[in-house]
Amino acid sequence: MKLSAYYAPTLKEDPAEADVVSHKLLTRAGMIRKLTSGIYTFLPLGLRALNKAAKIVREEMDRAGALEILMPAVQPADLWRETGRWEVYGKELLRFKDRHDRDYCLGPTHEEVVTDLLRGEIKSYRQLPLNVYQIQTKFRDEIRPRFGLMRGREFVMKDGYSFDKDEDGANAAYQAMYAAYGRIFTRLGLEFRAVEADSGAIGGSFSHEFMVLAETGEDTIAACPKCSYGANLEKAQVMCALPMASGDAGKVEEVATPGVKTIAEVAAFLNVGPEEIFKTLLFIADGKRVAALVRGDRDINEVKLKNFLGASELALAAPEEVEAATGAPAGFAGPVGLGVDTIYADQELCAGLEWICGANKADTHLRRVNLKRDVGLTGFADLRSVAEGDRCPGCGEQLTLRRGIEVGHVFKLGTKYSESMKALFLDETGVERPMIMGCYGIGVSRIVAAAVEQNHDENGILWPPSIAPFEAVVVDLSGKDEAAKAKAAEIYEMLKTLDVETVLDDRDERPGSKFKDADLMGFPLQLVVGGKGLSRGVVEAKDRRTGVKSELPVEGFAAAFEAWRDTVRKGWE
RNA sequence: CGGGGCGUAGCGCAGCCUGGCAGCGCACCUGCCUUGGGAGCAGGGGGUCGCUGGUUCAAAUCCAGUCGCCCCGACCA
Repeated sequence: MKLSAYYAPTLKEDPAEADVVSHKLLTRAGMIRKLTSGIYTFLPLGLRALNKAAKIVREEMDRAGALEILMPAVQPADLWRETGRWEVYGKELLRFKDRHDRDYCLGPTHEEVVTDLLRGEIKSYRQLPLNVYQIQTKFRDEIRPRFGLMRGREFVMKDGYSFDKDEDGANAAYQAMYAAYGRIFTRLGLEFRAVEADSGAIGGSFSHEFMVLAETGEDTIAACPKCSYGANLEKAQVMCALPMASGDAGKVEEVATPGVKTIAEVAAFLNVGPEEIFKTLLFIADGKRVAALVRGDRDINEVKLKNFLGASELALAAPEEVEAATGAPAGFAGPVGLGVDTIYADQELCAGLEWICGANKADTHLRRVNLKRDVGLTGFADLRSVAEGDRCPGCGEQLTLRRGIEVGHVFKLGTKYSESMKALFLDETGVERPMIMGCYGIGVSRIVAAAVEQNHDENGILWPPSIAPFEAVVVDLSGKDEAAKAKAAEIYEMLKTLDVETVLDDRDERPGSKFKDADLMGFPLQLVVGGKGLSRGVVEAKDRRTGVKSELPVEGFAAAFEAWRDTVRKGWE
């Protein structure tokens, strides 16, 4: 492809609206343009990167035995009413009516459609298992789209669904997809981690997220540097082997703490560490008040609490609610004499003999509170989030916290949809059963953004060769030197015959602009053809990732190029 | 949903407070010159100042409404 006849409008300045580096660079490099909030057009270069990512996803899905289909983006409301999600899904589901006043939505996911597709056809265990997927544009009306392609409203997603006759089959399908995902992200050249994820109401450990590691990730994950353990912070288990405190605690005593509300303030005021205090958090779980106690230096994990309680709705109580329950303004809640039936303490509180906490009385805290003696505890549980330095549940090593971009999610669904939508088959014994489902998503357009987040420098993008829009750029610096121009064209043609996807920068631009654009667009291999090199019989080559420059002889160029390319590719592995 | 900010040429911005010719840089067009890390000179084209209404002799500027975009927050005692 010749850049002189291409469309890749680059920008010298960062777009004002962009906040994260992938958004800035993809826009500046002429790869995407925003149409409206959270909705983007892919320009030729951006589309090439997107298509390359999709191709790898497709190849590995096919290899794993999944069958590609393409379902409609527009879905009728009736299907969603069958599973109850029309009412439950909320405002993320973009709804509209057709001319006959019938309800429709733009598909944010396709469980209903795919289940409907198969329920009429699959009637026998002999027709199972089945695994279908599609790569398609999805729409989710996010509360607040942000970060460019990372959290858009319209995005390209690979969504796959497996159907099995029994648990063993469903588990095998899950494992097959897990393995395929590993291959996909490895081939994409991304540094990633598969982590255990919260599986919500369905339970079990059958949910993994695939996270691309990047500082700007929206999720926090706990990863073990030694073994393969990794988990989303929402889910990561806290290892606690602390013994129950024994001995006699001193007498409970009130302390006046006027206007001292936060843990930091209490710690400073009483001159103690935050780990000697616990906080009392009031929640409303399915309409009932629940109190949770965690150490002052810890963070409550609402997902853990919700799962532990088996609640379907959980929210922190509003300040008025706190006042009603404790009889004191927010900031002074405590479990002693608290008018709440259910009080759980984080497991590590068992090790403390005497605690400081709120007194349920304005401007007052309590000292020397003993949980066993003074509090009507319902029990202990793992309620806090993992923190830096906690031990790995797998091997005992200290965990590190890292940021990740969720690019894939594998999930065992069970029979939630097959039951409500009557996707039933007859098993070997003639018994009618619902199919066991799994669903598997990959954010294809998000992969493009994640790749840039993970691979860039101050000059632009560093595309992994696997998804670079073109692998090589030939920068033609010939100017008016016709012989040099011919040489640049010749090199370009030669690369094409070597099956290297190449772009020739033959634009009538000054050298500086061409170098800047080549760096910005991030092609892994840069070849500079100009009078300076040609006079010495060489083409200059730059590895975009490392910046290392080499010289390739014009005589015997093909062999020298291939050797150089292989070393650059190796550097990416 | 709550709070904040911003809408002026393709992009980035100034002008608005204190009403009076619509500007700057980049990009674009023409010419000269230049050609190895976003050159220089000269000339030029391009904007219903988001939209609607109001105040005024006069509105980008003041007022009201409305639409759009961006950021933060949505309760950690």
